[in-house]
Amino acid sequence: MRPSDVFDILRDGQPRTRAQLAEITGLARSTITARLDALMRVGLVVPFGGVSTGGRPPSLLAFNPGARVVAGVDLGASHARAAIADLDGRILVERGTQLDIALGPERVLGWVEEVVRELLAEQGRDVSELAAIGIGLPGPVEHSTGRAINPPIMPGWDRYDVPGHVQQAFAVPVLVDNDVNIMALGEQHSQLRDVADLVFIKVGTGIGAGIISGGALQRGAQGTAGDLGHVFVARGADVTCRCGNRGCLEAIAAVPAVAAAIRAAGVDVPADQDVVALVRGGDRVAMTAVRQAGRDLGEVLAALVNLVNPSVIVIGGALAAAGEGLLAGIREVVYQRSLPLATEHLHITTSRAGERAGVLGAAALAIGHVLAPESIDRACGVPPPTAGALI
Amino acid sequence: MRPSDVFDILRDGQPRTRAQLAEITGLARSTITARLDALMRVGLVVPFGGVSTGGRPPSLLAFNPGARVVAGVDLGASHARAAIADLDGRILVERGTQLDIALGPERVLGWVEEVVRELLAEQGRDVSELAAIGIGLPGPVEHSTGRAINPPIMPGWDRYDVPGHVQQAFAVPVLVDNDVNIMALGEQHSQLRDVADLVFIKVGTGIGAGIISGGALQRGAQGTAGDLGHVFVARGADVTCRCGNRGCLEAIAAVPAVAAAIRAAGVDVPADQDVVALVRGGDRVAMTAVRQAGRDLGEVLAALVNLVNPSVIVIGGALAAAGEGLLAGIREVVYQRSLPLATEHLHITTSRAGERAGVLGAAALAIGHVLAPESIDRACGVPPPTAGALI
DNA sequence: CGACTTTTGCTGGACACTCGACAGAAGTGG
DNA sequence: CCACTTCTGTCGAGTGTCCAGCAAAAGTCG
Repeated sequence: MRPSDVFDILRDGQPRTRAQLAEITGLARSTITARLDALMRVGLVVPFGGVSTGGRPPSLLAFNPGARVVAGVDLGASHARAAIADLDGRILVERGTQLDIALGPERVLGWVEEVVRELLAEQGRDVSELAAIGIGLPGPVEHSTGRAINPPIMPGWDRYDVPGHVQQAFAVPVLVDNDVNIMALGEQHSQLRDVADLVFIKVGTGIGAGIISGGALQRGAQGTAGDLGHVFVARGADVTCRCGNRGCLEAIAAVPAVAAAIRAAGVDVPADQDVVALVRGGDRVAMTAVRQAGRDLGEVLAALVNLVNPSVIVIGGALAAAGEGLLAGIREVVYQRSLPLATEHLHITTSRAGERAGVLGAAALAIGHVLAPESIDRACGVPPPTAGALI
Repeated sequence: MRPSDVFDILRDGQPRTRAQLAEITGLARSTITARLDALMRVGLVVPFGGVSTGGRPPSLLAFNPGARVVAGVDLGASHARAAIADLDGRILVERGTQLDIALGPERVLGWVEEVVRELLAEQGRDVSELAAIGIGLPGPVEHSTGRAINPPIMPGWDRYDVPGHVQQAFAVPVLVDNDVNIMALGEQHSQLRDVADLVFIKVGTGIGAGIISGGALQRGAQGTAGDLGHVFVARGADVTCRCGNRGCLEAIAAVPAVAAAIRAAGVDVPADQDVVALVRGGDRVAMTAVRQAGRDLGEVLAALVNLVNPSVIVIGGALAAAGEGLLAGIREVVYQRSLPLATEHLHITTSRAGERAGVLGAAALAIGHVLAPESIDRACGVPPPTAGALI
């Protein structure tokens, strides 16, 4: 028995009658009923009312996103954010704080455990209702093992067994991925569910890309795919990057570089992150600098568009909040430099999810695991492998 | 019944006994026997001798790559190549010719049909033994429909139903893809079967890349992924490309550009493709020009390495045959420009398959379809969907 | 309030898959 | 040449899954 067949149909959220489901699957109504029973026992499907059309009203059945919850955790270089979401990816509660990733895995994951417990309690959810946890880390991650591999800005985390640690507190699946990958997932889940080729660009202290191609996250051989920040850009040929190389995009288009450019033009920028406020305030110099950063970014994105051929590029991170200037600069270059074939149906937009992209994506990663057909069948008590008759 | 479960184990070519298969799958020997019977009836599995260990000798069973054959077709701008391969991807016969793709689909596909028939006959294979056909086209291809979409150099092919045409001659599945994608597949299948992240670069009249990431070919939203040729390179900022833009990699590093550079240095190059012979002959000017092309290519590949993070880059196409100079130029730049994390385990090599990469990959594409679990089960007479009892 | 319509839950039967056992086949070793 | 070992093919039985049909339920409409 594969309840997942029926569940996959209902997953879009639309309620359906047993007759409709039988029609769609080609199975008999009695079979559908049996599978629905299993799904309803677990709570994943619930009745949904029903309107009579002259006879006994059909009972509509629908996916119940509230059956369980997942946790989405977004850990950045200096911030941490955690959320509890339902199985539809809707955030129920969240909490963020300033937290230095360099404090090391024990202390940071300790915060995670504490906050997840608190958020669950706030929602009146028992720990047993938690189905999975997704975590984004600011560095290359080996997704299969959940370990960060040679992360530049995460001292103490190298090859640390994140899932192992977290599972001591919560006995659920723990999925770990790079933070920008997570954000790409978040953007896809929150507004662009049917987009199979999406690239998310994060412009903050650094610059990175999360690449979803052919519907799947591209992680690369070492989990470092999407590292835009250190691609060479001619205009920066004389600028030395923190990585030691010259000409890195990050060294001329990330927030610190833009702030420096504004300062060089004589405008006072107290802290790097004040760039956003300046632009919003209409400061000409700041706006020009951001637009130039957009052009620089556009150089690299033009290459990316030719290489990956996405249908949507979403710009996120701190600098994306600085209005349309960045986007305009990017568009200016991309639409000129990339092949017409690739840009013909290309959309470039700013993030809608904003600061929530990370936790949204982490939750989406967790949900993807929880609602995978095998997980559904297992939850319904169906033995997963080529199951023969039991003894 | 799922004979594909058993088949997937035998697919590596290693012969196994029934007992071993039972051990691996956890199924009863009698069940294994039943599934093997189905596979042997179709010919996909054959007995393979066996050595006694003191009792009745076990009969070893093995995948039979000769059960059926596939055709691999590589259509270039001005050449065509077709091959018949067994189910292991080994080429049995092949044939190539000069053929202009601009002659249009009817005439070109007519050639394909004719040659495939001839090659089959030469191998003493009946048309009924042909299981599938893979075709590579020199332009963007919508893989799901097998149609070329807005191809720049294929007049008359736009949205032409290639599978439909071919299937009038051969009633088998026809898989179509971009020629460089096909070559990437070919290189992967001929020597690097366990490499999940591989990029194939073709340097000929144009420059293109086939990107295999996470084990799957990346085609992008419009099927134009991997279009390296028109990525901007600073050194070419003043050179106008045939696409109308300036600074395209193709305009300074493809074969015609290299030939032009050599001519500009005062060396006579009768035809563009003579560059290879010049380099092999040890001409200093030609070698320098090729090495410079390598560096230019390296600029773009450095970006690609950061973005896609492959574990292997294979250089193919005409210019790759010109010795180590191109490779040296590429390595020079890539290992300096890309992130250490991404280059740490990166291999950059020249194509081993050479001119055969195309037909090998086309065959691999076809084989991938033929040996997919669903196809196997169908061939064994197992109804594919959630099969209930028949009436 | 009763007839009609539409949907549901239940039950028995059919089917296919899988397992375990057994007898026979095909070798080895003394 | 015979005893022993090891593997194969076949058969009956058990199990789970699915289907079709029927009576009951829960509405609407006149």
